[in-house]
Amino acid sequence: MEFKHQPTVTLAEVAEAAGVGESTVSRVLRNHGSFSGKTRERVMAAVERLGYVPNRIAGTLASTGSRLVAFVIPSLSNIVFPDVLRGASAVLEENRYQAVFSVTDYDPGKEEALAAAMLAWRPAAVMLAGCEHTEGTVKMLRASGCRIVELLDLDGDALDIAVGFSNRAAGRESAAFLLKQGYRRIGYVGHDLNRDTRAGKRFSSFCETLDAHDTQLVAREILAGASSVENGRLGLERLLARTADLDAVYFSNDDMALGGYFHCLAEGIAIPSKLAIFGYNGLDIGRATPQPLSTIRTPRVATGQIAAQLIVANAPPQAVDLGFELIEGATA
Amino acid sequence: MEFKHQPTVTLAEVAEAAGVGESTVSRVLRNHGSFSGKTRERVMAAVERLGYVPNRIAGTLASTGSRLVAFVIPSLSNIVFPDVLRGASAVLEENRYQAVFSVTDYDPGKEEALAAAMLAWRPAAVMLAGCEHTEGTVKMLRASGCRIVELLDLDGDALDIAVGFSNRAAGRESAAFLLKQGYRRIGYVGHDLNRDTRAGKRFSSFCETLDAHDTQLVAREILAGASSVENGRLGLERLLARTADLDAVYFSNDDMALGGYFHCLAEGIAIPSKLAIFGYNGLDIGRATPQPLSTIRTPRVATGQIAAQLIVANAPPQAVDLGFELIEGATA
DNA sequence: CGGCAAATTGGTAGCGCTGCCAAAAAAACC
DNA sequence: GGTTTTTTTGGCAGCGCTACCAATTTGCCG
Repeated sequence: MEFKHQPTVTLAEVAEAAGVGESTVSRVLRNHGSFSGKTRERVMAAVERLGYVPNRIAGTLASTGSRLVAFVIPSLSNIVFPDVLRGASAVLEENRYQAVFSVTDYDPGKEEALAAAMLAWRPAAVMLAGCEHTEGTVKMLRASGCRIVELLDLDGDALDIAVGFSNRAAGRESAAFLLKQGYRRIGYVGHDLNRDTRAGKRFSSFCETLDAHDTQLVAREILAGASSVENGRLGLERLLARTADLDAVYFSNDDMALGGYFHCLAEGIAIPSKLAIFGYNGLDIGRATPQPLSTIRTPRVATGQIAAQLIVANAPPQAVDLGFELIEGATA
Repeated sequence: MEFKHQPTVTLAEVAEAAGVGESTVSRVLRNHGSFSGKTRERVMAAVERLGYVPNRIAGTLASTGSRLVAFVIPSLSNIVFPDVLRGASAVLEENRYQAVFSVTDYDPGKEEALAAAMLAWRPAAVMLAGCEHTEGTVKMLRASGCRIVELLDLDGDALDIAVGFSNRAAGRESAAFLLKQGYRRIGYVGHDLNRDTRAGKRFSSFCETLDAHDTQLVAREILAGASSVENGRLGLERLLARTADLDAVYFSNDDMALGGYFHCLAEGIAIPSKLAIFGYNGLDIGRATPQPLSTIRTPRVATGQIAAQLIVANAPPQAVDLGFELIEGATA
């Protein structure tokens, strides 16, 4: 059951049909170089008549530099990454760039393999999440000569371009906020931090900030696997079973926090008087719950947009800090 | 600030370094055709030493048929599509295919333009949402000779391959369920149905089924813009302001339904005794709310997986019905 | 109307790889 | 040892397009 491509119309056939040279057709189609209005019309007519679709594979091979942008992202389940893609894709489409992607599942080894596979397409840029990569990945990317964009994490040395914000700062501000609100018996519910290094950074900064104010994290519950509402709910349940007298819980992100929030609703635990909840990401859904979730809103779509703009503009290496916004909400 | 590609290692250089012919290197690298173990080692050593990364652009151009799969999806905000991509991407990666995508924003005109742009990459397949497309899109896709996969909607004629389920059946079963539960004063809260034709189909089948049981939809509230939790909340609030004596509300999807659910929680409206809520999609979050959401679970990830498998296997044209599952939950 | 600059055009050599074919080497056979 | 097979190999013509350059046409001036 082999699939065969139908014979395709080529630029040469269009040239023939229009009675002009190949290079002329190429110029007209790319609107590059000079040609008369008359020629243009004849070419476009032939294109229309034959139903010609330019072959970008051939075009890319012949020219220097492609218009592909490769995304190597950890996950598609975590809305963070679709959000980034969304921002980037809008900008890229406007500029006739094409996005290609693959998903690492938070596995650095897989990231390396997928990045290698991506480089085979000779993209204009490779966009990766965070700034922790294997040595092999870094070496390969450096050697490729294509632009590298690291997204969503500014706590580290950028290879080329970095766009995002500081996760450490986010952890710090979260802790500072909870302390300011008077909470002292604070717990943590998180997901697999070895894989999600950005959540790990937030957590360690969070703890350091508590320390700096002579407060210790009272208890923590780390769940295996990815973040999810279900895991958040389960995590808080377990945490409270072990340590009942907490007054606030910091979650690894909003998904987890919403799970915790639902647990409290279900169990009749008063929020925030009996227990405060704080998340991370500022998902829209957290603004529509009966009590708006206290969290940190991150510029995910903007991260994608800016990253794409810098690539389109071929900007010099730089780190762009888009910051984040603490939302007081009503759960803390 | 023009960016220049660094000189890249080519297959010819590897051949030279390994002291073999170009075609031999090509055979070894693709593990295709015959070559001795000794040759293999020498080639691999040269590849390693020079840090050679094959150029898939050139490879694709030279060979027939590419390993690109193009996704033209309506949105990345609606988790449905990232879910489909997730399922597909896992299968494609295993088979050394590469996914490329673009986002139409539910705009058929944009779909046509983006599909055209995609075809320029000569993909092995184009995957689209639903089975409603402009005439131009259909004509172009047909002429391209590449495989076409229509996802998530089986209520229509498939161009080539279709994978998903019937949205009409989903609407029908939703109505039947609510009727069976004894609800008679039923309302609807939805988002822009002209753009999201699948939601439109569910809604019209829902109404038809009510009709068939001598029940009329009592009230409806359609919000402009995309579906969101916020809009669901707002929609239900408006609906109830106009029509207070409803006993159940059908939402265009789970995002909207969750918004409605939150509204009830906030307003102290007892669920389901005072008001029942029914959604669509079966999002994980709906299973973690204090009361599990009554909804229909759709096989989104599986849709992506199966679609990708069919393409990888070059399966003949067919429609694959993956069905869906009605989750009784506790809100209806 | 000649003469020169500017605007248009066409020819063609690659881009880096694969696929085909024939040549060479190795293995098998009588 | 001489063939006949079989396995390995290398050469090279494209894939469809762009970039460069040279040729041609057009426009403009005195």
